[in-house]
Amino acid sequence: MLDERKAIILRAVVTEYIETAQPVGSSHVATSPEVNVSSATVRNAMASLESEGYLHQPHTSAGRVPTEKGYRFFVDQLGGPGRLGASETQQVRTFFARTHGEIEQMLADTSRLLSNLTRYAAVVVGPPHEVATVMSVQLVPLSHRVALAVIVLSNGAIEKHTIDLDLDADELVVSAAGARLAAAAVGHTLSEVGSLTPERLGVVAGADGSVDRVVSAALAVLRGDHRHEEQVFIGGTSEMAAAFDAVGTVSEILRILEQQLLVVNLLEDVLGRGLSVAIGRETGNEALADCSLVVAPYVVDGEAAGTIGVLGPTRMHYDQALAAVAVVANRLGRRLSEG
Amino acid sequence: MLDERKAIILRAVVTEYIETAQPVGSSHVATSPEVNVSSATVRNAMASLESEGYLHQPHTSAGRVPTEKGYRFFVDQLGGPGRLGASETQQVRTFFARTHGEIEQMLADTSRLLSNLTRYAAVVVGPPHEVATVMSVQLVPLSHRVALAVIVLSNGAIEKHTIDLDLDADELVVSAAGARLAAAAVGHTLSEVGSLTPERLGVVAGADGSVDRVVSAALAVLRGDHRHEEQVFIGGTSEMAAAFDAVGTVSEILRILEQQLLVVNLLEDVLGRGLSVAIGRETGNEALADCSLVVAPYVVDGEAAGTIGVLGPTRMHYDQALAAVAVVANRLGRRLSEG
DNA sequence: TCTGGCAGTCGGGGGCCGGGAGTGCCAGCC
DNA sequence: GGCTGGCACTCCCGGCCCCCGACTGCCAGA
Repeated sequence: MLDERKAIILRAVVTEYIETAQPVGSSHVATSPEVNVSSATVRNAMASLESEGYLHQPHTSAGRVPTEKGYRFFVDQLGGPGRLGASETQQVRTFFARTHGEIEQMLADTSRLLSNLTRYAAVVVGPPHEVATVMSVQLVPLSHRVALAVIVLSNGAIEKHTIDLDLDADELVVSAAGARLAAAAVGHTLSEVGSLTPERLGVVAGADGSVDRVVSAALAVLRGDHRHEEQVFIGGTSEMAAAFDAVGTVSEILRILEQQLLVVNLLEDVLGRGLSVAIGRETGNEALADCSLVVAPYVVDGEAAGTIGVLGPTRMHYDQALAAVAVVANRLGRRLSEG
Repeated sequence: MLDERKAIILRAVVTEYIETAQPVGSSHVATSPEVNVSSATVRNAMASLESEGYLHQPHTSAGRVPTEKGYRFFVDQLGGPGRLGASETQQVRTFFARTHGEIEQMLADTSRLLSNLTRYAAVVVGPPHEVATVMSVQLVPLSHRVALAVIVLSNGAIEKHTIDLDLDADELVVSAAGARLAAAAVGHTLSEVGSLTPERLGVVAGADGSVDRVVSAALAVLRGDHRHEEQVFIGGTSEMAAAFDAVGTVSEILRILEQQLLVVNLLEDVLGRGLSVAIGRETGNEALADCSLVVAPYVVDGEAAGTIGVLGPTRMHYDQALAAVAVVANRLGRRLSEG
């Protein structure tokens, strides 16, 4: 553990570096109001901080730059209360007062909001569909051989799946099959629906009644191992890009963000490790070595429903990002709980 | 018009510059197999090309760089046949052989395909919903005061709208209202549905039958002036980023791409001017001054349905981009026409 | 009309240097 | 004992210069 003076000095270095992106020298730290010692003393402390791994010196005659360990200590021990500014608070308030309508639109807009608040990239992972209850199931014939299964979920989301019919089923057959499915599915969660067997719907094995066959085909699709991917909404990549100075870094980060499944796993992995901030390599992704990720789950109807996060450079404004993520997660959860 | 030699020299400069991103000198051009004159002659021609505005010289002792006019001439007059390589052709073939299922997924995957083929950013604009015919309309009650209108369209797309009920309507009322809507809407295009009046559905003005009121509320939402935004799928931003060397440029371009409506208008504007390539400022957007846009419409069931495009640096491989866009537009249209 | 040659221009890279920012250490002082 | 001022040292950075080389424009001759 660091004594108080070192902690204060570390904080001064980190905040200054976050602000300026320039290595911070001892004399600069000494002028800071919280530091009441001479620059020589600061130098000693900084040398010690460096040997303990909190700071790093790019070259002999340069100031110090925080290491991941330094940021980590800063975030864990030195983090301010993290309040949003008045205008940001207002922005959040009006956003959630105005927003309404489709859940996807709301989540997409939320990612915009979050990136506007933080000036970094924002990620919003939608609630998983598996746990939502089915409000309605409908089979709509699109052509001779193709029907669309449309499932409306309690949170306003929709799942749809095309079903290749292995026969020219007429409309009556399809709607009869739809009714059978609806009767079995409505009121259950989507994952329960996924584990329904044809037998449970009264389909006799080997039966070739056309309705039975359509039901079986539909169930096969619904049961399909296509893990229902959570929807991901990413905003503010341009802000993120502006925070770096090497185009190669930006390109690599974009490559990560393009892989939505990867992003979901990234957030959930960080959250799963009990972190709300992942710094540099802590993200578990080498391409994000220069990035930090601030995440928070949001809670709908008392249950963790999804995750939001902010991706920026390691020298991000952690306090603001943490505050923004916390506030938005909270409001989003409440907003979605209202139904 | 340029005489043949100048055209050949211009072509050599453009292709070389596209390849190397370095200003091209006369001696280098003279070694090109199509050019059978000395470098001195090339110099004369290049000086002439510069005074005519096709080339530009960054500074006195540098080689030449194509101007927008130079690229334009190159694309219009000097464009090669533009064939895809064997492996790319194969990639397209297998992609369209394998892909199936939801239209959104297919379009998103198409943007990935196109960015993989070209190594630039790819934009896919989905078919407009207005012209698709309605296959099914359903009102699903989500809570006491909210119902979801789910409209299935002939192309497999779905529109959904939340409807705030101004009363606690019970299920029977909502489903009755849904049936009334379905009867009036199915078989018509979405834009026709948008112009339905309550009277056409047998709602008496001032009526306060609860079914009537739900029908009116639903119609109001459907008629809402929310111009049905085309869906946009953007892929390969990381490839695009890697093609530039200033992070500021990348950030600005990303800012453009984040505004989906802007992107749709951009593509349609270019197409509307009868172009398939917009070079630099021809895109009509100052932030894209260093970019070129290659676009093509795709045709579903004999009608222009949507647009795909590729966004890269002005020094892009136009022939490959044109070929890729053409092939993918063609295949995508055919694929969507199959239903 | 093309070509080889030649003089001219100018950017970029390398070497050099001085300034300055920053450090580590030490001796002295409270 | 710990903090401080001072000092010597290090080394990056920016400016400067200069040369090299790439490229050009032009001209005279084939």
